[in-house]
Amino acid sequence: MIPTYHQLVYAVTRQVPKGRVTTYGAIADFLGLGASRMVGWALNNRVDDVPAHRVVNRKGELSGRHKFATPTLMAELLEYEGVKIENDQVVEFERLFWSPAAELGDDWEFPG
DNA sequence: TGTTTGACCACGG
DNA sequence: GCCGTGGCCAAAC
Repeated sequence: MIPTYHQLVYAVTRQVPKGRVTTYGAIADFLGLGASRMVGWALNNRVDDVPAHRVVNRKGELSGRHKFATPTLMAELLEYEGVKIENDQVVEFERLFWSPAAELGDDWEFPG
């Protein structure tokens, strides 16, 4: 079957290691979609298996925190994984940034 | 079936 | 360096 946009986003998001973060744009670019907005939209359908809290915007801000059970849950989950959050923003975001294109490679494909 | 809406990003002023 | 605007594409209405 042809994976939908959500499934691609979910699959990539699941690859994000604990304690690391990535951006909507990075995922969109990796998938060759060009529409980073869709990544956020897809994660809006928050699925339990997907660590959506590891996805932030290009500034490292927790722009999607309000879509969690509580607005602070996203920060709490990240801090629990060792990612410090300050003022709704990932501390040392550039250092913790995880690039799917660099880590998975261009030949990565949707599993299943 | 056409319009509106997004957890965004890049660019120009 | 901040603010406004356009563009991107798929789902919901």
